[in-house]
Amino acid sequence: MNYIEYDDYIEVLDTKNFNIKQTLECGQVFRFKVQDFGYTVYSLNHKADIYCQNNTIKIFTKDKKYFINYFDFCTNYDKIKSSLSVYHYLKPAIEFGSGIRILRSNPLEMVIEFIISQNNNIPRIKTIIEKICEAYGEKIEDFYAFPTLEKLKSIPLEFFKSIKCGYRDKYLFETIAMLNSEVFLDDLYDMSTEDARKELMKLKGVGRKVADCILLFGYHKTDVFPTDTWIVQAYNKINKNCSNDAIKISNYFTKIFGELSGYAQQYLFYQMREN
DNA sequence: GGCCAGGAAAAAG
DNA sequence: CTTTTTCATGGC
Repeated sequence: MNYIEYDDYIEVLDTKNFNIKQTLECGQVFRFKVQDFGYTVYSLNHKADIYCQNNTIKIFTKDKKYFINYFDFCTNYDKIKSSLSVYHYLKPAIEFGSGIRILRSNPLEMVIEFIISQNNNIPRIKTIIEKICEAYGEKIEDFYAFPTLEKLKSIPLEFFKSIKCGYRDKYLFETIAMLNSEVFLDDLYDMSTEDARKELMKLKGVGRKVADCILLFGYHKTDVFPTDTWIVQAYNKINKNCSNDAIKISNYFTKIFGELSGYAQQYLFYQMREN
């Protein structure tokens, strides 16, 4: 076991494969806060405070079961990292982001948040998401939950305009209307990655890149390689024949890494962002 | 298939 | 202070 469960917290034992900063700041989630004790992370209607002090990591939460799943404790990261280390250009990225974990987020939350994230900067993405939660999420103790689909369906287009989503306001409004009428997110768990991607791309504002983020972070389908501007840069550093075609680059990497593509992408992305 | 508008704000110059 | 970039997509 790589963790111990206590009454009101979880202690992480396998600390070399768990770094909360790397995990939260490698671009897979937006609802978290830096604290003096560590980080607070919010997922759906759950909250966890992660305390990091002298080599001990403690996760304080009322929803231990939820976060044991969320932090992907059932995955063997030693095995993944040693498998990926055979690729020489990945080795420094794996060492740099050795505590990254791929979180198991909620698909609906990922759909909304990654539509907002497109061609956008992280501080603004976080502000927009916070405003949606504050206005339409259930108030729980000292925070607001991510709104349920029913609540999201009550949001007028004007609200998305007023919180300055920019051109993404229509995407959000139209996508929410399509959910549980044209596209059923619950059906995607049992689909092949390819079929699930096709379903997601029916949604307004969801193209290949956003779909792949939802597949990886919402459905833990790790045979995808979300390719954004940073990954395009990484590709052009690794390869001499430069390309700007994100879909071709994504397909190139998934062919190499297969089921470990998502992990490889996170290591590369984090290294590119931080250096 | 390639090009570019649409929005706002962070980041860079 | 002004310009460029920002975890892209849809429509022409």
